[in-house]
Parts: sequence; structure tokens; C-alpha cells
Amino acid sequence: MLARPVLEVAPRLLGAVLRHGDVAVRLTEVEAYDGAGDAGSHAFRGRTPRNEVMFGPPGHLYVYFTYGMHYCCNVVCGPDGAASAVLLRAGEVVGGIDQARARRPRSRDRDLARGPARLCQALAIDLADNGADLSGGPLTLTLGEPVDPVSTGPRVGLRGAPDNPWRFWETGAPSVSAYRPAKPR
DNA sequence: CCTACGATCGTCT
DNA sequence: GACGATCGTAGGT
Repeated sequence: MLARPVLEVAPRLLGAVLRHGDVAVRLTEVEAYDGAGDAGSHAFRGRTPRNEVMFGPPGHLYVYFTYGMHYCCNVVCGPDGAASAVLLRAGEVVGGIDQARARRPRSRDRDLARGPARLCQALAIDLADNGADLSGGPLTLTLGEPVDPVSTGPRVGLRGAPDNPWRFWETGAPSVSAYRPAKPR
């Protein structure tokens, strides 16, 4: 399934569960990054040490560090070498909630994984998990039943990329991240 | 609810 | 040397 085209995979990841140790998050919001031809993608300017996992086989986790303090994670998908990936933007904690609360002590439950960096915090994902195989082991992604209805809209925080509706979320889910417009400069 | 701003450092030009 | 697939807080409506 993850080897299908990214625009097909992304909405199917809604409802999937990502588990890391005891904490499990059910995904409610994702964004598609469509390979080296996508101006919004880290892969747009070619392969670099940071993004090399994106260019590998599907089913692995691409983790990056940003703003000097946050991690975000993606599921690599599409055929091997396509460099496409799905950013995991938000979800709801469905397992290990005590541990997730301990990692984000000031969050209300619905906010524990509401946002890509918060999701990584709740799941304790960092660069040590870059490239991890999601088919088993400590980090596991389990697909669920298709979610319906699904809403779509523009991706968050991008500048200089076409305004494609490549953000997908479960309609009405309370854990969907708050929209933040791209910061003007 | 909303908008504004600072934190903080790896990555790429 | 500029910028970033963000977040938490502060303050206004």
C-alpha cells in the first residue's frame, strides 16, 4: 500500500496507528509531499545528507530537525526512489496516555499530538528514529479502516510552492492542528 | 476566538 | 548569512 502514489497513500494514513513503545497515536491529519518535482518538498533540490531517507524505499520514517528545537516525521511512500513522503501532522493518543502526558505536562489531552512537532514529542521520536522501518520493531505503523469523511486543504507553513490541496484530515476531529498562515518576511 | 513574536540551530546558498 | 513542513505565550477582540 505504501508503495502507491503519495496522493493515494496520504488519505489512507488517516486512521492508521503509529506506535512507539507503549505510546500509540491514531493519525487524524497528514500532508503529502510529492517527490523531487514538488517545490514544497525537502526533496525538491535533490538528495542531501538530511533528506536521503526520502529517496529510499517506502515504509520508513523520515525525521528532520527544524527551528532549532523541533522534530517532525514523515512516512516515506511511493516507489523506491520517488522521494515522496507524508508528513504526520496530528493525531489522538490511543495508547500509553500516561507516558504521553508525562512528556507534554502542560497539554490538554486533545493537544498531546496536535501538530507535527507535538506528535513527535508525545511519541518520543527524534533523529535516532530517522530511517526506522515501520513494519515492525519498536516503531510500527498499522493501517486502519478508511476514514470518512475526509477534508482537504492547502499545506501549512509553505512558501513558494503551488497552493495544492495536499493536506488531508479527518473531518471534525478535535486533534487536527490549528491553521497557521505562512509567516511573511 | 484571533494575531504577533521570540526561541534556537542545522541546513543550504 | 538567511531561513525554516513549529510552538508557547502574551495580549487584544
